[in-house]
Amino acid sequence: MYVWPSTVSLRASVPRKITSPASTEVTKAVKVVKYTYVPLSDLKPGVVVNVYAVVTFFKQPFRTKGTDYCSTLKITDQSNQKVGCTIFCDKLEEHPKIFKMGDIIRLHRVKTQLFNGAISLLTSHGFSVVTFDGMVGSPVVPRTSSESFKFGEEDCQVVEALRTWAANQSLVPAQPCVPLSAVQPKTYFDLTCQLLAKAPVDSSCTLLKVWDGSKCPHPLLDVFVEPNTLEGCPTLSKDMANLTANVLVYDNHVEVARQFKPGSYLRIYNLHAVPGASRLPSNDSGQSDQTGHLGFHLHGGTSYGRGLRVLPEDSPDILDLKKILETFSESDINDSSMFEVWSTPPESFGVLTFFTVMTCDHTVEQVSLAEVKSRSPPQVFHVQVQLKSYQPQRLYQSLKLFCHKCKTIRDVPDDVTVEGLFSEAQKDVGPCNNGYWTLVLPLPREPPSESPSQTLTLLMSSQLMGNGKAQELIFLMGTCRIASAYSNIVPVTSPQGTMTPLDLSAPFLFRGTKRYYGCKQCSQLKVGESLGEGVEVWDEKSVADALGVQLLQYGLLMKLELQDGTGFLEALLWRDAESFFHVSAEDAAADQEAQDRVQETMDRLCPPGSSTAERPWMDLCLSAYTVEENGQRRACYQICHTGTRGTNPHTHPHATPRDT
DNA sequence: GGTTAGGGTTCG
Repeated sequence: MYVWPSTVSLRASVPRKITSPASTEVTKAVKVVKYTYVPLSDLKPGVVVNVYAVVTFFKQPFRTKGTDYCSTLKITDQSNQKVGCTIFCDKLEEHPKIFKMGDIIRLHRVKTQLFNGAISLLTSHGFSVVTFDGMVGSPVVPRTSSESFKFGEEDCQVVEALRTWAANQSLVPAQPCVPLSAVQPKTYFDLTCQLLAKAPVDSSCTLLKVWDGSKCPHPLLDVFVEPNTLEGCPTLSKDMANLTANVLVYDNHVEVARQFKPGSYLRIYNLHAVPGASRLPSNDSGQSDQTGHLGFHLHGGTSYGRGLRVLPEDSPDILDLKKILETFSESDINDSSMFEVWSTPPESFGVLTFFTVMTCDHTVEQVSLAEVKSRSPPQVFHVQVQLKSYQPQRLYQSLKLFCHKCKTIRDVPDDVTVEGLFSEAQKDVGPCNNGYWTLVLPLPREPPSESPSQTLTLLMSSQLMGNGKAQELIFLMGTCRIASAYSNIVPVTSPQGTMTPLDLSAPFLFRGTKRYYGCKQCSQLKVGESLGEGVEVWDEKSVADALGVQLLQYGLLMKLELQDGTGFLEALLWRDAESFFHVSAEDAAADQEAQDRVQETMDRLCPPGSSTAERPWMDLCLSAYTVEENGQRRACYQICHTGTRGTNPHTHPHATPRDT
């Protein structure tokens, strides 16, 4: 509930509710007004309304030919209606403080208008605006210059509802924010950075020297200006370390840039990465050759939201940036021994260290994800990306069993399922008679108090006993916990008095802490026949051979959603997953330490609750191929020839294997 | 009090 003193404004602010003349009679007392917000799909032309919405496009305020600055927006809400919105206001500080697409906006007293057959919104008298960060879970802090704005619990709820809704809509097509370490030449991107220094170049161009703490893999263009024209102090060492980006700001943006003070934090929208800009002002012939070096242009005009603004120091993205910048001290940067490290591209350092290394030897050019998607498979790509998300979140679900013969993949059954299979098999346990097998004994149960009806039977191969190898392979009927004295244990049952391996849903073999599975489709069981002649070593392969089991191989399967500022791409990690994590899938199935290593890797790539800026960048080799599903062909991507690096062995204290 | 602009890459 809000206090509003004017009945005239009240009518405007509550257009659909106030109809009774009685409500306008209370003019002496202060009015209690609840703002009504109209869904964008319900807008009719020619009325003044209040709306709440998500910003899907915006231009920073720019000077018009009239007296005002203009902000151009596109907004939407749960009604899914997209509405254009034009804000005229002569004071810059009264324009909406929009930092990125997805921000939430509250507009009071905007006028609906029919333009080109669609409803648009225009500022009207008494207009006011408040904006909010759009990220789900971030604090609901209103951004406004107004001191008299009204904001309460209900507003919080509306903001949170819009955030939640927007999060599932993919309203923002691609993440336009890219650090210098991931800039692709010839692309347009948004840069969040700190201003180191600036210098006027001419009446329509200003130079901004900025950095974001990340090292660009491409050499950066240096723009020389007379030292006395330079405001602020860029350190030469940052230039030498390829940390300083030179941004040339043109035309209408010069006026905006004039207000900036060195040290402040900026976001530059639709910045153009231009390689080999050789004809630059004041780049005299004494300069070293900078052909191919990357310069940055903020072209004139406002297309694609081109513009720039100062971001407040307490905004989440700036807090992230500050953390990164704080990892550099001048002494580090001036330390000449560090230069050698830095001059070895594409290595980086600090928070933005590249997390992976490619082991392939093909020399394909690095491309953006947008480009990957535009080309048709089969093809190999090199990309520089961050991890957006991954599946499965429960890493044990990424363990799979793979049959080399029929190429099928199945899940590893969990302990409960395996237990169920054994209980079921136990029902068929009975005396069995077979010339090949020697009934050694019904084993005593541990603990002995367990039901006597559950018998446990140990069988050994007569043939192996003859060879003195009886202990190497035993057959076990019933369930138990058994000492590791036996290296290969095959669980069996005896439905019609014939010893038979269990259904192949269950492990057909236990070896130490490891379990092995067979393919139901491809195995042709032959227990009862003689065991393989001439087998020297009894391991999972020879046991499988002897029993006619098609051995399944363990593998790790994950789906990684990658991002690089030009788009998103889902890629599988399967064929080379083991070398990516530096673990064997078979170990991961049995060994806690190996499982932890996979988990730690994922936690470092995608720290829980982390923002994009905190996630490390990866160099990946991607293989693109085509799969056919239900008659539909689609491109599929797999990460190959890539391994994580920099894993500190000290972070992996020896762990005890999982109890089996 | 009315006007401005009404998204969709510069050309340095």
